[in-house]
Amino acid sequence: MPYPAQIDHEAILTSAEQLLERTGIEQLSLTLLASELGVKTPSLYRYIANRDALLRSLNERTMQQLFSAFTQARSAADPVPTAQISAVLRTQRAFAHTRPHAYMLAFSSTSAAQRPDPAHLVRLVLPLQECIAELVGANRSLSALRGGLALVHGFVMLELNNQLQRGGDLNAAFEDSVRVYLAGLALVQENE
Amino acid sequence: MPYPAQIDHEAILTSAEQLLERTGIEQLSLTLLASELGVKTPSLYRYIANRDALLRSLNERTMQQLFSAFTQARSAADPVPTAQISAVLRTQRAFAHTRPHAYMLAFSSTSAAQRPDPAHLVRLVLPLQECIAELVGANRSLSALRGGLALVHGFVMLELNNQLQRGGDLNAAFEDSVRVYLAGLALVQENE
DNA sequence: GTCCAAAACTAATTATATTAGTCTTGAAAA
DNA sequence: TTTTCAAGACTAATATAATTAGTTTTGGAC
Repeated sequence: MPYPAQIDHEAILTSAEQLLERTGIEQLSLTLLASELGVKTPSLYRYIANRDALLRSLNERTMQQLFSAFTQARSAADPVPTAQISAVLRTQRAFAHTRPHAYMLAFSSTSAAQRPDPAHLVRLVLPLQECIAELVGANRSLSALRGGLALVHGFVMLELNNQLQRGGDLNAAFEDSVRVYLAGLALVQENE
Repeated sequence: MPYPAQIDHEAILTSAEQLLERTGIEQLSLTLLASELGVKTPSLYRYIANRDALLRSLNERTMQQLFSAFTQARSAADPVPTAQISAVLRTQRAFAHTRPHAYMLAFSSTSAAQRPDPAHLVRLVLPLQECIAELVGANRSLSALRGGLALVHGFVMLELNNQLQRGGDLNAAFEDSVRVYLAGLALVQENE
């Protein structure tokens, strides 16, 4: 291979990942990214189809990182279902706090071209659904999973968009909300 | 006043509101908006400071419309707290389905310059918080409000971003989730 | 009929994504 | 050692958008 490459797809992704958190999605331009990598903008196009495709790759990588974090959290937590579930949900929020722009981009990309393959999402939440199934039964597990994900995702999105600004302990509010939801799940289970 | 104006701030907002739902936020350019209004792009700057300010106005208008919808829903619903709460949360989701782009823009604007004044948000949810306070007491009401809003907002955002694609009845899942959360609220209340 | 300020316009600037076409390098062949 | 050539980077050019500066038009008031 004549002419050693100065960059590759991996280096682009790594750099973009860092830049994303530093500048936010609005400011993450290919020009800035290229200059960070020490090349000119058009050089990037040897490795990426376009900006949307780059962001999609970033999002898929975020999904994988989140999956790893979930796996790790579960193995560190008490094996009873409620503990496993809480651990995963707490980890989701922690991840969003650590990598806010990556989280927001992954879960609310405006254009379809940036959206990761749906399979990534399924893979991400399947273990969680299994824990939930132990709690509420398999046939209610998808609905219960969706509620739990919605609760955490919504909480996090409101936080990240500065829409929970009225004071109070947000950590406590989060823990409360999750506890309330899980308690409700157990309760409603009895009623059916 | 020499030279009758062809547009005004209100006409711009109305047109932008319609265009937003038709094209999405990415495609909503000042050029497109101006041509829709039958003027050239720079003419808009007599009425708006810049694109961000326009989007902020749009967002504040969305908040007001949502507030109206909430008020109307509450007056149509049974006056007991749980019915009032359910009605509001259901209305939030219905609004998001009717005006997806306006909803997403209002609650997850990327840049701070587009974000509506926080007071709008407080005004929007205060009546809901009062209903919740009747259920769980004033001192738990903020936390309980946040959980409820998070649940609905998260559910809606996942829906709008096509992240609930595994089938099943989403309306039922939503109703279930809200029911579970409200049941949990009542339960945890007893425990404290 | 003239005046003038409001309101629109044209032209120019900047930034970004993207495409087309050119140049450079260095490993491998001769 | 020299030549070759394709990978990989570069420069130049195009298109779209936001924004600013400066110019022109209009029509009510005098």
